[in-house]
Amino acid sequence: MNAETTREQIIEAADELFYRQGYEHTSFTDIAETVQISRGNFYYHFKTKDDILNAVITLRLSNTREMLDRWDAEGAHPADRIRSFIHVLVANRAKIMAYGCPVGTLCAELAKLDHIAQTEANKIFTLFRDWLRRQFALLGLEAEADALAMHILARSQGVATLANAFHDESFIRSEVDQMCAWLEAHTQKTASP
Amino acid sequence: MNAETTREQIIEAADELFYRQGYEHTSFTDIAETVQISRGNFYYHFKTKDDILNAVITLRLSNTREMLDRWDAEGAHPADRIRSFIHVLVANRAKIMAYGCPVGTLCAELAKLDHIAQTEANKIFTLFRDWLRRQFALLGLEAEADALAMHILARSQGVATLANAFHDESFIRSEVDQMCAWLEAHTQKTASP
DNA sequence: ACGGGTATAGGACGCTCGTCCTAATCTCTA
DNA sequence: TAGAGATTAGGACGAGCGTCCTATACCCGT
Repeated sequence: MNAETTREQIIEAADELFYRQGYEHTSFTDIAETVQISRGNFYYHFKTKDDILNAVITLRLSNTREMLDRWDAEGAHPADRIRSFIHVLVANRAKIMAYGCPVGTLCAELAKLDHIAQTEANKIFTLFRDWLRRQFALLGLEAEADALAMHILARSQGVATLANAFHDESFIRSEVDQMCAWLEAHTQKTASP
Repeated sequence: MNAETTREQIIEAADELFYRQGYEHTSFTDIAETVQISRGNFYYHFKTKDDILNAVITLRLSNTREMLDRWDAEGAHPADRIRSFIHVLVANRAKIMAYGCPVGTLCAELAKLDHIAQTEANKIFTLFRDWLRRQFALLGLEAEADALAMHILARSQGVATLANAFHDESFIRSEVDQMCAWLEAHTQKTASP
């Protein structure tokens, strides 16, 4: 009783496998086994492996947009929204410790492969960057908004990378607390929007 | 007139290629072409590809140790030594923008491959972590030394990841300045060792 | 009931990969 | 100078890869 189309199932399985094993290390056989379809059937839905990657990136882009929109709707105050972003590190800690950040690791891999989809994958980063910049601008920090966005994005990435390497949950929590404190220090000097 | 042994040449070529293209994406053919030897000759020097990886990690470990020792010898003040670490981001900015951090990207890839050499590769991180912890301890910050070490390590990783994605040199410089300012704020409250 | 587009299964194809074998060449000592 | 060990070249091997073809099954309006 699954309303999902086969195409959607393939994309979601590929999304998860690309995250856990990397793009190159994931084969058609891997995806086929997960979705429980024959390998030859792929060609009907996707002409090449790159097509699947593009579909996965498109899915991630739309999922990210959805999440950011939700945060916009939920958080009345921009600082609360930014806190939502920061706390993703805690919410997804298990997966992050096991596989790193899905955005950062994909972009890093595609950069090494010198893959055409690099630009498209980087758009996920840009999505976060622009959203964060907007929140900081709403806090009255227009001039430094982009730098602040990049700063917090970078710190999140760093935490994910080291959490992955050291499998250290308390490190994540400690850094998240520091980032929230840093945010506090930057917001308390400004008025509410 | 090259005194290097073939084995050393292979390791150094693999080191560079693993950094630029990733471990899995680099084939014996790639390395053989770089070193200008026949592909079949590999088996004499290394039984498996994993053996080359282990040799590369060993080389990176010893190179890192060497660099840290040099910084210990050069920088009279621990804060200066930590600044040496931070400024690696600027010194290696071209390669970092093109390929990311060699340590972070290798550990991330091996984590996805669930590779046996993961633990060994993570030791490079540990080398930096312990060294940084020692510097902070020398600054009289024993209690928080390890957390501070992890913090600065994480920020460096984040900067490398985003610099790689956005190819933004000014971002590197800006973040390096901020890290130095952060270091300043943490050191000026303590006495010289 | 049937015909036509949709979807699937199974396998062939050519290629590259890591691995491994063997013959040839080089090097240096006795 | 002869021979033994170290080193190299070249290619064979099976496995797995992405790709692609074709025959079959399914679904649904008529």
